[in-house]
Amino acid sequence: MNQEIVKKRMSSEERQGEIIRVAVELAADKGVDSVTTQDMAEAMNLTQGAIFRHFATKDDIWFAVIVWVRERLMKVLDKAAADATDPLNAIERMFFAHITFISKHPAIPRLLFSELLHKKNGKLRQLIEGIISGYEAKIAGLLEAAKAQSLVPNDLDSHSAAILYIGMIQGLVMQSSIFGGKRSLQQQAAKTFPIFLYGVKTRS
Amino acid sequence: MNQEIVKKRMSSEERQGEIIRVAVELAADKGVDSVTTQDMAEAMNLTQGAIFRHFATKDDIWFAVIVWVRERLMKVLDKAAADATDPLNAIERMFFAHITFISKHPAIPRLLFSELLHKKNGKLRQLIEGIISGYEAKIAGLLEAAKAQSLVPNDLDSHSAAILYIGMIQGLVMQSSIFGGKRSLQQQAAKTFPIFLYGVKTRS
DNA sequence: TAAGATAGCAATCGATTACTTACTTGCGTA
DNA sequence: TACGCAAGTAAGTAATCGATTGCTATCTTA
Repeated sequence: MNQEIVKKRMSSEERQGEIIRVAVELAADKGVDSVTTQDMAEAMNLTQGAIFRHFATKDDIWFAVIVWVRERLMKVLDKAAADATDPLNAIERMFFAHITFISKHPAIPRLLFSELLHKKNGKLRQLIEGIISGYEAKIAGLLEAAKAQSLVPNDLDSHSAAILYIGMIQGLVMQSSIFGGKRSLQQQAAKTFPIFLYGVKTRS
Repeated sequence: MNQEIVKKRMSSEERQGEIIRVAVELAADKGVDSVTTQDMAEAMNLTQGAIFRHFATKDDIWFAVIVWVRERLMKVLDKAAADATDPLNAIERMFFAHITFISKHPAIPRLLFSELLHKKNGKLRQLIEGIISGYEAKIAGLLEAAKAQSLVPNDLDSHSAAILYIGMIQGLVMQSSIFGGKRSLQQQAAKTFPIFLYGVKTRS
């Protein structure tokens, strides 16, 4: 009952998509910077050299991966925010949408916060910077909107609160990556968010 | 006016200390996992092979580095907490002591949260786990003490708040590592901590 | 001061890495 | 169906990595 490996010739576009998918998968298991092109090739029953038919350099692969992550993440976050009743509720929905997204793709925080990518100057770093600062700005913007509705105090520093928000996600990810699994992440997130919210809200 | 490089034979103990020092330095510049034994050797005017007179493996170097960091950090934190007036004040003092410590040694968060160290199972991961969970427990313990003094509400989840605390530090470090410098870290920390505190405190 | 101990050097090893090249094979299309 | 292009293969390259080895030079100490 041998599992017949169907060797199929794929178009470069298809293959690029599969490389990205496999790269994300492997990064979740072994960490970003220890994923080799050999690993990727093996994971998709291909020779290592074949990968370079579809990407000029390995960095280009990671660049494409980050772009893929950005699109998926932004879509999820926008969708979550769309259903919100008020700015604070939007932040809450985005938070849990983000946590759920991370649960499904454990490699993502490792990608965005990985050392390798951060240090290299160039397109990769610039791309990641853009994602993070854009995210931060979005949260800060929602907090400003919340101010206008007196949901949060006027003297709240939106930028600092946004940093705390992102740090909260980082902390949760790290804690679950070290100690628990997926369930732990969701449960812990549900218990941690109220504390953040409490620190931001106007006291009634 | 050539700078005379004093080539001095050092005892293995002395040399170990210098290797640790140099490793921390280099990790701050290039990121932990791209520091090679060759880099270390060059930074201390030594041949690469000589390093292995003092450490059996490269992992042993990082292990020693983490131990060094733990001792220094714990000393700083304990000293900060000792002068505190109450548990919440202890947390505040520890926070700013930690931020100051990081300002002086930018490599430290990179070490504790680096991918390389996290993934490898074994002594390194165990050591780092111990540091983080110990830190978390210390914060949670202070929060429990604060509960007894009604400084924080009884229904506060200390563990979750401790995660938020550590995440806050991570977020600040990441943000300053991407955007600003040391001054930015200190200033931003001063603006962010009150939000955390506000989320934890009993409402008067 | 002689001798043992050991830090350091120069060279090199084997493994691994991203990337290249010459050749082969399969697929769309005219 | 035949042909041309592109995907895939197999082998190889240069560079880099951690680690080892045989030897030398220096320090300690009896």
